[in-house]
Amino acid sequence: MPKSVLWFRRDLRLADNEALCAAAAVGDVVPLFVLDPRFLTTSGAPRLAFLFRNLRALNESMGGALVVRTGNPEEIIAQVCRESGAERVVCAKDFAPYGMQRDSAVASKLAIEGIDFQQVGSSYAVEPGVVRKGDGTPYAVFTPFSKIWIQHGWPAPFATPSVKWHGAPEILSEPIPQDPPCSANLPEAGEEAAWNMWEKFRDTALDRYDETRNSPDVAGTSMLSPYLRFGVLHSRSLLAELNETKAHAVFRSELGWREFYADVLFHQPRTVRENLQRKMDSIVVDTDERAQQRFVLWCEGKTGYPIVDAGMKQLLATGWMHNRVRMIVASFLVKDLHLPWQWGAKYFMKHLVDGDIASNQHGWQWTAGTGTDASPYFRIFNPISQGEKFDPNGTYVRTWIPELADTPNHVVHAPWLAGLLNPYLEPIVDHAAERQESLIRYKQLSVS
DNA sequence: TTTTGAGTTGTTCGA
DNA sequence: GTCGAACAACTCAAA
Repeated sequence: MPKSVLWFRRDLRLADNEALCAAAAVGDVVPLFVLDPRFLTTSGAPRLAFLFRNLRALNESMGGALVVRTGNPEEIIAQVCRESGAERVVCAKDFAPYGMQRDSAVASKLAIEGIDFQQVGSSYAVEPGVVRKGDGTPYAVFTPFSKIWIQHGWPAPFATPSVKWHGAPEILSEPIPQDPPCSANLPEAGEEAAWNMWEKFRDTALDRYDETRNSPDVAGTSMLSPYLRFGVLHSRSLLAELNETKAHAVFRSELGWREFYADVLFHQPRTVRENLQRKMDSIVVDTDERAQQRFVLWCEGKTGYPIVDAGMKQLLATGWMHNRVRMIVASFLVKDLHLPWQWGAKYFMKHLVDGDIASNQHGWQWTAGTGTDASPYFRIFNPISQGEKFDPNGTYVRTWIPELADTPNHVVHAPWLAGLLNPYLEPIVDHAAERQESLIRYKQLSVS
């Protein structure tokens, strides 16, 4: 039987997996995951632990056949092909800057070795680069992108094929690493857990998603982002279950945002670090020692603004943060502390188990006003009123900040107003003053 | 071709 | 307390 190496990357599942179908259709499959030092060295413990747990679940679902190797992908893949006698490597397409660079190096290496390299499908319903305006250029605004994206449509989920695995123990595999020390309370790994999470969300919250998705004190969001990030679920599988109601349309639209940002980053890989809008390059940001000290306080959840600090504590404790709170803490870093958005983005990528380079960097750019379809410069979140609006009873902040247990509702988002009895931190900056400072810096930009 | 209106996520101020 | 205006500049699609 001809053999194919199936190189798993961000598609750690057997269901609805186009590349798996392609590999299984022509013969035996050698399932491979390469532990790339690039990922291992930049990720925090929760992120690594979640990856390893998903690898264990995937391995189990294929009867222990998963081959795991640490090292440079191009070397390892060529090696595994030689050892297994595979004449073909199949994987899904990756559209992020590092992934594309890595895959083109792998393609060159395999071409030299005379091995066929097929990239089939991707982690998106519609591949980046496909949705375009009438004149062939990509969209820079979400709403028109989203219309065409939905119009374009996507295939029905792919049925799980029957597969003859040809992997471990015949093919040498390293053990999947032990979890790094990690006290974070992570979502359960594996396809079954992911589907359970989807069903629970679908049956309890999806029909009210448009109303409750903004409330961090309510279980109103799907919390599927970690599974989408590692491809434990495919977005196509979820889209197939949605109807035409308002609530479902809003959820579909959120999946659309993920695809929009992947498309934007694909067309402009430099925006992984740089401002999409170059005119924003000259905005004044603080990077001095005081700025660095403030950054540390932000990371540790010690800004004195409860909704900001609660979010940062939730991130460290669970590897996840509610979307509304992500916007609030990001706005605080950029507009109250005047730090480069890249600092916050990097910290998020290290700690978020759902950290997706396209969604993360462009979410940050949106808040910073440097990105596609960016937030207007004057849209500056007030951490007190955001707290009062979206966490009116203080349930969310009390969950993550025990010192606020006895602080009454009416001051729970501004506890310094409770006077000397308040056990919580004083704010590290004055929001009203820093808001003015941000507006001034933006004005300088348009003058110069 | 040109014009026009709308565009994820907000806040403050003054009437 | 409520409400509308103001806070830019640019992209896109429809008229």
